Amino acid sequence: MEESNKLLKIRKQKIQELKDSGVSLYPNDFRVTATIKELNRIIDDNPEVMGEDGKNFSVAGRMMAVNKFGKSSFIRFKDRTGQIQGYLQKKAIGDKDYDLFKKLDVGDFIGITGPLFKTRTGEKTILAKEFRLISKAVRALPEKFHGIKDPEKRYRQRYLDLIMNNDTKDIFIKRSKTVSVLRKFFEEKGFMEVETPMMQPLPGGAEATPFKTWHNALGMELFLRIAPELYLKRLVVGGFEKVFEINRNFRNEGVSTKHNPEFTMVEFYQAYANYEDLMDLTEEMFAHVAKEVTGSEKFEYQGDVINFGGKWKRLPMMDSLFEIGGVSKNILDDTEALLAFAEKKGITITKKERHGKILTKLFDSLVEPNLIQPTFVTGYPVEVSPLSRKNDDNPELTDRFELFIAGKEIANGFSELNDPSDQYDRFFDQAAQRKEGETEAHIMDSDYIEALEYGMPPTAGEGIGIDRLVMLLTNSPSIREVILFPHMKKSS
RNA sequence: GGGCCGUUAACUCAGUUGGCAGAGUAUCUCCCUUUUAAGGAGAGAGUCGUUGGUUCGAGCCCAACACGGCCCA
Repeated sequence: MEESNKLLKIRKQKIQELKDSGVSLYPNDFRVTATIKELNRIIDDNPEVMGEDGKNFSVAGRMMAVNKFGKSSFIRFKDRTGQIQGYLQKKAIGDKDYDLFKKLDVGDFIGITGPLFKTRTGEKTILAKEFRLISKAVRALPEKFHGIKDPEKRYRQRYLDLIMNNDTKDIFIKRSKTVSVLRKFFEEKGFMEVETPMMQPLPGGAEATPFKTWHNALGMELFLRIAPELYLKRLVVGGFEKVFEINRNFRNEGVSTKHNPEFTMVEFYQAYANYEDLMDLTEEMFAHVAKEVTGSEKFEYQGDVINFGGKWKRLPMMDSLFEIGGVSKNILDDTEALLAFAEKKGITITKKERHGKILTKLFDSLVEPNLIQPTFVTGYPVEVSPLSRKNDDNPELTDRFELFIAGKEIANGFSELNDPSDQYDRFFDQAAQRKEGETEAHIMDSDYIEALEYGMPPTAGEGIGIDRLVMLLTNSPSIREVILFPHMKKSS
């Protein structure tokens, strides 16, 4: 508590005076009969109930502004559904309650019972016949006009951001809606929602550094999952042919405008489908979500109009490198020439990277930022795709795609590798990469191999980054804007 | 990890060449029964992120550190 804060001292003294006069500061017996949104709608649609002798409503909310005029006052207050004005008259609510009101502050929760009317300027208003204090605020809210802007304060004290900034509130309403729409979409397509371990003895399904933790009773090290993938595919082995999971993944890496250590993905698997089926499904899904959340398949993102409608471009990764990345076609197979090209472009490629890795890094730097409209990039090198099925015509490549929108990777999907011996070889190769210093390479998961040995139907799977999708749908430049409580260092 | 920028009242922000710490909002007292960032009169409010250094004198110059933002890796 900042006891040195003078405003806080004054406020606490006032609160003590209220207590001493017998006012209940935190009663819990006020019952609302309508939300503010409902009141506003009633005034629009049923003006016949308005007027001093009209129907009474009980409504509650947080006071956001007060205009006092001696013996009467206007207040603006809001609940989760909206904002409305209240009109308080000394003669209507009585001396005692009016005196109480005069001692209250912006930020307090109040309850009003009374009829509805419009002021002479047309403002929708509830006339107080009864007035109650419902919950007292000790601290003053930020200033009403400028609100709260300091990003550090907004993230650390998100509740203030949500109270003061309607735009922030809208982002999280849209986020909730996005998850809800996605869930319904999958359910309607016959997918079943499942929950798989967030704490795993072997972290797999992605290339990332995990968080470690410890289970006391079992006496074992566990890892916060970096992906649910290998568990979801065990479920496909088990006969759940269409599954999805919406949940958090954890990756022990730096934060940026695109990265938060914990982030939400929807991952889903469909038996008897391939990666091309999933691209079709993704187009349908995104158009649907955008329509439900923003009202249109087209929306603005940071100066670009993004269009989720129609069929999206499908661009083989190799083609993208020379079409967009400016890599000449004839050096794509030449590791040395690629390295020289990378150096010329100022792209640092550490150690002796393998060919597929070099291609991927060139792609990340030269192509990815330029993919603004939804684009499926297909055919990733087998070296960087250890869980994907090899392409039947070109075993150097996999039947995999990544989806890019507004220069960001949004989704990753592929035909699943269901040949246990090939999967064993891939893990074996990953282990070799690990020895070469690739700390994020996969770990041999023999338990998963065993599951595959019981047989998995041909399957396609995909993961979609929900945070990044919400960034697009809410025109947010940073992932922190779409995460309620983004991770921050301890404040000093 | 590197570069740049920021941190001043509860909030949003000014602060001149290094010379008494400022404004608006909020708060407190008073007036006011249809306001809309209401209005009018008055008052109070600060560890200038932290720690050092330079200087007669530092919000300002220098260094280190902390936290945050943007960009890069």
